[in-house]
Amino acid sequence: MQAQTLNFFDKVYEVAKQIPYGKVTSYGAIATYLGAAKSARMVGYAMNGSHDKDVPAHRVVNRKGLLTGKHHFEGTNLMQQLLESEGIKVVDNQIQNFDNVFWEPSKML
DNA sequence: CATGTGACTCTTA
DNA sequence: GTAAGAGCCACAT
Repeated sequence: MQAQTLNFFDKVYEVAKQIPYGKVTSYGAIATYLGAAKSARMVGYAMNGSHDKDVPAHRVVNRKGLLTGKHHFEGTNLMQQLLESEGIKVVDNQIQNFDNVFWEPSKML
C-alpha cells in the first residue's frame, strides 16, 4: 500500500482518531508514519479541516510537546483544558511528562 | 501554470 | 547551551 497525496489528509484524520485517551502525539510522528516525515507542516495544515471531523486535534502537538496550534481552537485555553481534562499536565502551553503521554501511530499497530 | 502560505522539524552558527 | 535559518511537502489562490 502506498500513501497517496489525496489520502494524506484523510490518513492524518484517521491516525489522530486512533490516539488513545490521555495520550498525545506530534505532527512529525504522524507525518513519518504516513511516509512523509518532511511534511510535518502538512499534518498541522490538515488539522485545519479537523474541525469538521471528529479528530481530537488537541491531542496533536509539536515535537516539543508545545501547544502551538492552540490558537486555532475556539478559545485560547480550550486545547490546554482538554488535555488537562484527560489527565495530561500542561503548563504554559507545554505538556509535562510529554514523554510519558507521547503516543506514536506505529505503536498501536 | 506559478506563487504564497503554514497547527513543523532539523541542521548549522 | 542557546539562537537563528533553511528545508520541506501539500493545499489554496
